[in-house]
Amino acid sequence: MLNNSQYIDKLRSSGLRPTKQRVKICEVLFNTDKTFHFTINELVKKISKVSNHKISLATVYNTVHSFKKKGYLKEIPINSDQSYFDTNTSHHHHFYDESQKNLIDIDDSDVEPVKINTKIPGKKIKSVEVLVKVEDDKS
Amino acid sequence: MLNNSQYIDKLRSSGLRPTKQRVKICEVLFNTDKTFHFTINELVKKISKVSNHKISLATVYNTVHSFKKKGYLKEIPINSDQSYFDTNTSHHHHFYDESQKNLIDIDDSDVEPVKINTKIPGKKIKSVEVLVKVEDDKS
DNA sequence: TCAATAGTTTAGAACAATTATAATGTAGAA
DNA sequence: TTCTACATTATAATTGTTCTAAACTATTGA
Ligand SMILES: [Mn+2]
Ligand SMILES: [Mn+2]
Ligand SMILES: [Zn+2]
Ligand SMILES: [Zn+2]
Repeated sequence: MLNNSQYIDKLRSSGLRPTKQRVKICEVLFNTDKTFHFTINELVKKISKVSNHKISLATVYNTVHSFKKKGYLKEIPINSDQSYFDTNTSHHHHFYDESQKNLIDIDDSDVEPVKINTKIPGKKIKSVEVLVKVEDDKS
Repeated sequence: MLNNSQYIDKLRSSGLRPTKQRVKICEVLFNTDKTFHFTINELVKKISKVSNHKISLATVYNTVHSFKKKGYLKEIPINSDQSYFDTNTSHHHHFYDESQKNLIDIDDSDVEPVKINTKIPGKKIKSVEVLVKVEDDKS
């Protein structure tokens, strides 16, 4: 819910040049109250719906990766032939409906904190992600 | 820890023809006390170490997929350019060391049961998987 | 003001995992 | 033994992603 000059500030302050491509992608990703999940292909389609000036596929990949590195996006681990990203960077988990290939947020308050009672020497925990696979309840 | 005739019985009883390729792959996957994780490429290498008669890549893919469908293998959801499979089909979770690209079992007794206090209408839960990403503890 | 420069975008090629194809082979039944 | 459905195979096709190198541009500071 920011305007373009605020995206420019945000990009600049994180050390990314505010090019028109990046600002446009910010608009598509962040100019809404609702967060959402997307694949690169879906993002490309969204961009072309909103703008008539197309952004090359390589730039979309580059931008998504740099936004992920800056922490503005998360990547969701699932068994899929393509990568899923999430504009919701807060701690939360997911339902995955394999038949519809549909990802749904599980609010963090709806999951009891996951307790891991073991560790790996010399390693520290970076993230804990729960994936709940669901299927049609044909009963 | 079965011998070949037992793999033949197992395959036959699950409706899969016990071809020599499938029996060989059973040997490589299941003829050990320890379970393990693997990618298709790693499996192909294991096979060629154990046998001098090579199995085509397409057959390895076909067999792994049919074993997964029969429940003899699980696929682990991870952000990776290749699929990871698990000969441990019991309920358990994983550490993933992204720097080493290394998957490690977390024994089910080392994770408090994950409680999900929400559901999706018309869908039932098929699996709940926890992925704990770790990194070097440079401190 | 404007050239220098470092970073960015781009089209297209390259790459790698996976899946499809279609011809050949074979396990199991009759 | 013969038949048939299923399985294997080499190879091609597909597809998501990354690489490349040339053109472009935001920013700096002379
Ligand atoms: Mn893939
Ligand atoms: Mn991929
Ligand atoms: Zn989410
Ligand atoms: Zn495992």
